[in-house]
Formats: sequence, structure tokens, C-alpha cells
Amino acid sequence: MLKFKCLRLSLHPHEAKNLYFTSSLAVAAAAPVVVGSISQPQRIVSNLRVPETHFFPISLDPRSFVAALVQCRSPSQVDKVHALAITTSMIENLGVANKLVYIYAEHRALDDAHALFCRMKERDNVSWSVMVGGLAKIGDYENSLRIFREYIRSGSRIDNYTLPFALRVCRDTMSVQLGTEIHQLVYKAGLHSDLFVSAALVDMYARCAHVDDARKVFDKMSKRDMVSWTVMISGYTECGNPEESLVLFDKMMEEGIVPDKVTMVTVVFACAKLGAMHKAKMVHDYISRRNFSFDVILGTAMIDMYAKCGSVDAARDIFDRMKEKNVITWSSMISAYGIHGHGRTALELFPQMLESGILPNRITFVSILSACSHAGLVNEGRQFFHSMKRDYSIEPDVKHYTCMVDLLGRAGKLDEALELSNRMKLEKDEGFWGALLGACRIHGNVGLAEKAATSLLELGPQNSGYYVLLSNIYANAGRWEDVAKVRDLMSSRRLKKTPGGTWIEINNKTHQFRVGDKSHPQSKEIYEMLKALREKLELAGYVPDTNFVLHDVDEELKAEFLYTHSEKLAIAFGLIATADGTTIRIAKNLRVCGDCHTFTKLVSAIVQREIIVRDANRFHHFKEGSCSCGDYW
DNA sequence: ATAGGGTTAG
Repeated sequence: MLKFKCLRLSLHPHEAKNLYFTSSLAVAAAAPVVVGSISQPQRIVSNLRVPETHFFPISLDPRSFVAALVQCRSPSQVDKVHALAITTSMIENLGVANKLVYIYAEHRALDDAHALFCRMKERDNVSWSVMVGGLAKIGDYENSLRIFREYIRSGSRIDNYTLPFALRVCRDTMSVQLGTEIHQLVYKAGLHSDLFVSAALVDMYARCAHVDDARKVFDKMSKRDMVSWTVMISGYTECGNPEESLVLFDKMMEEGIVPDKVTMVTVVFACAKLGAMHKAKMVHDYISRRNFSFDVILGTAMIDMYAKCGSVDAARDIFDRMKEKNVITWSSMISAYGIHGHGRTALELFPQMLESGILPNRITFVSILSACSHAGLVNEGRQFFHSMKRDYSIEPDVKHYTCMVDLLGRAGKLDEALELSNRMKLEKDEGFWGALLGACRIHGNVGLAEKAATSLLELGPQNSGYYVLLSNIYANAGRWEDVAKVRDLMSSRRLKKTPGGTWIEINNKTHQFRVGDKSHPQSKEIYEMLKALREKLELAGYVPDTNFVLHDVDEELKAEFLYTHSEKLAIAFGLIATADGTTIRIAKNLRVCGDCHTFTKLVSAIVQREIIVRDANRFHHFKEGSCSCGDYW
């Protein structure tokens, strides 16, 4: 039988406090002591070693229990109060029982929470909500939904607390169908104008890739708060439409809704996805004006933003100014150097991270290995690959193997890449075969490439990029019949090649170019600029590399075709539209072609400009005739 | 008793 001693003091708060401290009115407690007064909320003191003297008889009320539970610091303390509630029959009180369930859930003691929940004779909306919510929060989706269904069947009046939890489960499990059913319930319960419920609906639809449905809900809302806007903004970025996120952000500001730090994180994230340096700076300015401190999440998001907008230095600046850094912060910075080709600097961060007491995780190693790969650091890459398991007990996964294949492949060690591939016990995914195929493309190994491509076409028959890769390989080998076969296969499956495009941001406006594009208002000047460049380049000994043209046409036509690649058009326009000596930044949706790479190197020397190109994988900084990628990409 | 936030290969 549990011994407990509690007291209730009918005193003025500071008298109670005084009495408590001076008279040692506490217990060497087997159970928590609930001390309270009429006007002061209760407080709990446990395990105080004071003489067992001067005890008053106790009288308990639910409030004391609830207050005591709030102050519990461990599940075992909760157990004690729970026992106390049983012996005093206080467990019959719905408020006390609900709080117990909630606190158990908070301490991740879901079994205890659930057991108690099942024993409860009566339940109100709070009971259902804390149980469904508690399970949702720790990711026990199945049970959360099971109890949610029970709740619906129980005929309780549906309120605005439990629904958002259920919707969150739908979001996290991509169950848009169930989410839609819950949406019906929302209407039936007349809760569609509740801000919590509708934000959860918007979030659910957006994360389940139904961003249009999310927008419909959002547009229909009679009033919207900051969170409504934030979930919608973040939803668009998640669905691959960061432009719309930024449009909405402007709208939100126009409507006078003041964003908070979380909103800014989603906006920063959109800028990162978009790679829009101009916007990025504006957002940074706004964050500074609002005096938002760079907490670890906002700071990390900004590192990533600047890195993906092309400025690894600005990223580093944020990094250096952050007080708190965690493993994600360090990984982001490592990855930032990696995608900019500064492999050595990326690797230097690793020991610094360890020194600051942060251990790497699997993503850190992906960033490290990829940095090695982009910089051609073969030995370093091998060492890290072995070290991750040996020194940090992190078993390499497919992504790590993929980085290694990529690294070895680029370095011409196709045999070693193949050996690693054969040794790997894990199932090979699209990314892995893609890296292998890339390696084959560089080294003209058509046989292995065919094998890799076949696997790719099996795994992702809808991905047009794989067909293009294979056809490139055949084209490079001059096997035009095979090129045609791949083309036929593509068209029979109704697939189109992802059109290559290059973007350039001038005065806050984005200009887009495609191959052979003549739609730009300054098209004439652009082509004249290209012609002038071409003359200068050819004097400098530049010969178009027609290996990168994949049509079976004669050499001269191939050269003409190369000259209208979207990168070249965008660079020519950049030269026209920006001041002498300024840096030109362009972004491309695919990887840079080899000829454009050579072209850009030479242009950077001839016009004395730094040209920064973001391609699908990484950044290239062209300056004085060379590229930061060291021609590895 | 309620919601929204950052790093990952090809």
C-alpha cells in the first residue's frame, strides 16, 4: 500500500511558501507531495528529505492532481500520482484521468496512456483528442487512426481538437483518400471555418501532392491567420512550385499579415529551391529588419538558401554567425562546399564538427562523399566510406554507395566502381543505376551502360531522362539505329524529353531560354552577341565539341545547333543586360553539356567576367578560363 | 487538448 502525505493550506500564497520552507512541512516522499493553497496554484515537491513532522490532514481536489501532473519530470513520477489518484478515487474525475493520459503520452509512455484510456468509464472530447493526438505525435499512425475511427463511431460531438490530429496522420502517411473523407466530416460538423481544422486540411492536401485541393480550401477560408498562409506557402514549395510560394508570401504581406520566424523558414526554403539570389537577399534583409535571431533552424535554412543561390561565401557568413549549430547545420555547410566544388574545404569542416562535440549522421556522410565526388578526391572518399561504419557505426546505404560509384566512375576507376557495385548487398535503386550509367557515359563503356540503362528503364519507365541518357550513349558511340530505337520506345510510351532550359535573373525579373529560342524581345542582339563571341572564341582556338549533339546530322549543322543551346543564349543575354565586370548567374534545369562548359570557360576569360552556373546537380564557377569543378561533373 | 520550420546521391 502506497503511503502518501499531502497537505492543503488555506493560507495566503507567500505565507504558504514561507511556512513550507521554514517549517519543513514536507515528506521524505514515497509519493509526491501536493502542496496547495486556496489562491495559489498547487506545486509538487518530490523526494524531499525532511523530517516527518508537522503534517496536516489532507484534503485533495482534482486541481491539485492536474497541477502535480504538469510538474512530473519522469514517467515514474506520473506513476506515483496515478497510484495516488487510484487510492483516492480521484481517477473517477474526468479531468484528472484525461490529464494522466496526456502526461503519459507526453512522456512517450503510450502503452500506459492507452491502458488508462481503455479503462476509462466515460470519455469526453478531451480524452479522445489527447489519445489520438498523443499517438499521432509519436508516429503510431495505425493506432491513432483506429482510435479516431472509434471516436467517430462513438457518436461524440466532433470538435476542432481531434480532427487536426487525424489530418496530420493522413498527411504523414499520404492518405489523401482518408483525408478527403475527414474533409467531409469537417463540413458535417460545421468546422470548416475553424482555423486549426482548415490549416490542417490545407497542409494535408498540399503534402499529399494535391496542392490544387489545398488551394481550394485555402481560397474558401473566410479568414486566414499566419499559420494558414504558412502552410499554403510551404505546400507549394513541397510540390515543386516555389515561385507560387513567393507570390503568396507577397500577397500575405500585402494583406497585412505579419509573418513570424516559421513563415520565414518556409520562404527561405522556397528561395533555396528556386535558386533566386535576388529574392534571397530581399528575404534576408527582411529577416534582419525584423531582428529575428538566427535560431538553429532558420540559420540552417539560410545556409542552404545562399548555397543553392550560388554564394557559398554568404552561406559561410551565416554559418559563422550562428551560436548554436547541430548536425544538420554542419551537414548543410559541408554540402554547400560540396556542390560548389570546394571539396577540401568541405572535408576540413568534418574534424571541426567533431571538435565542437557534434557527431555525423548518415546525411553528413552523403554530403561528405558527394563533396569528394564533385572534387575528384578519390582517396579521401574511400577513407570516409570505410570510416563511417568503422568509426561511427553508420552502415552505408544505397546513397553512400551511389556517391562512391559516382566518385570512382568520374575518376576513371570504372572497374573499382563495378567491383563495389557487385559487393553491395542492398537493392539497387534508380539513383544507383543512374550513377553507374553516368560513369559508363564518361568512359564510353557501352556494354555496361546498356545493362544499367535496362535496369533503369525497368525501375522508372516513366522517367524520360533515362531514355535520353541511353540514347546519348548510343549517339556517342555512333550507333544511330539504336538511338532511333530508344526514341521509338520513348514515343510509344508517350514520353517526351524534359526540355532543357536556362534562367537568368535580371533586375528582379527572370528570363528563360530554350534551345534555339528566338522569343526573347532582345533576341536579335543576343544572336549578334553570340556571333561576336563565336568569332573571338574561334580565334582563341575553340572547336565546338559535336559529340554532345545527339542528332544524326552533318558536322556543320551540329555546330550550329550547339551554338543555340539555352546556356549560351542566357550567357549572351547576361553580357548584354549587366554591367561590365559584374558576375553573371544562370540556372539550368539539366546538367551542363560538355560543349557549353568549354564555351563558358573561354567566355569567362575573354570578357573578364565571373560566370556562375547552377545545373541540376551542382554549381560551376567560371573564372579566367577555368571552372571550379575542375572539369569533373 | 489544437496547427506551420532546416541537411541527403544521380
